[in-house]
Amino acid sequence: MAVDKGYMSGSARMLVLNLLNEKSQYGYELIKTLKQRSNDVFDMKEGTLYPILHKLENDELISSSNQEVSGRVRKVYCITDKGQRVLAREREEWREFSVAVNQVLTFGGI
Amino acid sequence: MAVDKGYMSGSARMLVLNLLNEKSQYGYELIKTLKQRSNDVFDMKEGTLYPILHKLENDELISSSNQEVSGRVRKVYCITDKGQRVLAREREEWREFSVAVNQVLTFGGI
DNA sequence: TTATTATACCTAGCCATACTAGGTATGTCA
DNA sequence: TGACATACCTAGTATGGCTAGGTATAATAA
Repeated sequence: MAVDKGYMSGSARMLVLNLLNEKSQYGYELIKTLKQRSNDVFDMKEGTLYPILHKLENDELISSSNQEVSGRVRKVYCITDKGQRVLAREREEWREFSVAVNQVLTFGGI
Repeated sequence: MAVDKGYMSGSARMLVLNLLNEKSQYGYELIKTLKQRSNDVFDMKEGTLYPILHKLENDELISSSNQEVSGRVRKVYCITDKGQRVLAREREEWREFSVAVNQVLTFGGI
């Protein structure tokens, strides 16, 4: 990760959910998509991703199925309706948070 | 805090440094300033702030002195030159991070 | 006067979260 | 065949904010 890992806290889940909302993907693929889409800012580690995926599935925000992709069986994840509702809330929270940070930072037109 | 506390991770330090860069303040005052400036989004706890202040002082990013404010002795914190340099870097990191998150979230003009 | 509340500072221990570092297995390519 | 990328997994670690408690002073209400 190009930025301090602390920033990831709280966002990792939302980012994963968001990517799965656009397109069902398997774990390893998510890491590459995230890296590419963020212009190499996010380099999520497997030790971060897989526990998140397992927790999301356990909470029924995503579901998984073994599918053959490019001649190989992969565990493909798909967002659920519940996951979409949670994602919408988390996106709103992110917006509120980032606006607040920028308000603090840009006081006085700095 | 109105938003999930996880988002604070990595930002709390920068926000404190940023406020002290504008104006020397004592701890309790920082909490109120932060709350006000963020329209009640940030409600930083004392158990969060004081350890941050002590760490920042230990790292020589801020310095403190006991001053009488409104007829009472308070521990007033002041940013150092080193603190200003670190703040500039952290602001840049925040910008990079938030841009990256928004890039991931708004793919396809969503 | 006394009780309550707000101010002001502090810290030990808790908990959530991302990471490190290791493991296993398969496919590709030199 | 050996090296590397792909693909998944997890135990343990480190970080960082919070909970919940403490102390002390000043202002305000009963």
